[in-house]
Amino acid sequence: MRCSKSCRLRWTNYLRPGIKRGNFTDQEERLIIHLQALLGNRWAAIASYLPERTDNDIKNYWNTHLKKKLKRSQMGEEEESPSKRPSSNSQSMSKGQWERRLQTDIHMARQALREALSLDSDPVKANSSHHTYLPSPGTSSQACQTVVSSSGIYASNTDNIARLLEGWMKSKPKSQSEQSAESGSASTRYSINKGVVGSTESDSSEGSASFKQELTTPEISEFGSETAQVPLSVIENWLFDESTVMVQGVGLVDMQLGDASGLF
DNA sequence: AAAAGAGACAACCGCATGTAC
DNA sequence: CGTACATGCGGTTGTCTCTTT
Repeated sequence: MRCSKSCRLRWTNYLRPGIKRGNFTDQEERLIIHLQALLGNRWAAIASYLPERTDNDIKNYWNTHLKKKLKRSQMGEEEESPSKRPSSNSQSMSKGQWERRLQTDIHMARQALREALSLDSDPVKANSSHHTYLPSPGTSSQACQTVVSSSGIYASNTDNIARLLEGWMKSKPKSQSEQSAESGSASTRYSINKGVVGSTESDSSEGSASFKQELTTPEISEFGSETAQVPLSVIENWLFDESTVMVQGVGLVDMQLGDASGLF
């Protein structure tokens, strides 16, 4: 009574070994919130950042838990101090200030996107049929291969990708002083064209071409000098920075629909 | 104890795209 | 080149469980 499609889905979302079930951790939760703000409802892309979670799982968790949670927290904020919300406020924060802040957020989002969507050459590419959006900490393709080979024959491509992130995820966000101390170090940087794992053939042919072009536009470079290399801590910080969550409702989401047209 | 309601999550559906023949 | 089938994805629905009345 089951079609192949139904069986595949059952395997992918439920039976496949290595799937983590049960409660989401705080870290996972925050990561989902940030990534949702950045990527929208692209659950498969979001899932590639969460080890052992399926896109279906994340989608369900978002719909049943996080949506309500965010709504509640936003309502609470409004009641507590409505003037703090930039969307409803033009007095406490000047337009210029707000625009600068928004621009910073957009810049951060763009950097993250460039990182995430760089789909250039990588040895693990052949192992992935998923669209994967992950920076590869440490930039070691050798390390990537090691992880992939140890992930087991049943592991999906998404799993492979997700596990590559594990180390990155687990490394706790560094303090400002640590970041500044490390920011100049080559070991904490990674090339956006080398540090990304996995893509389909079509991705690497079309996707990377368009993004390479995007990277060289003057529009991007106006935000800073680092167009080719980005400190990992920037994205890491952004993902775990509570303050970016506070503005996601009006900042990043709006940016995606409006100003972000240039990104795609 | 039973009915009603709410929440959680697995499963289904439709669409787009990729691939083999 | 066309067709059938497989795959990936996001939105939605169905069903089970738990809580409340």
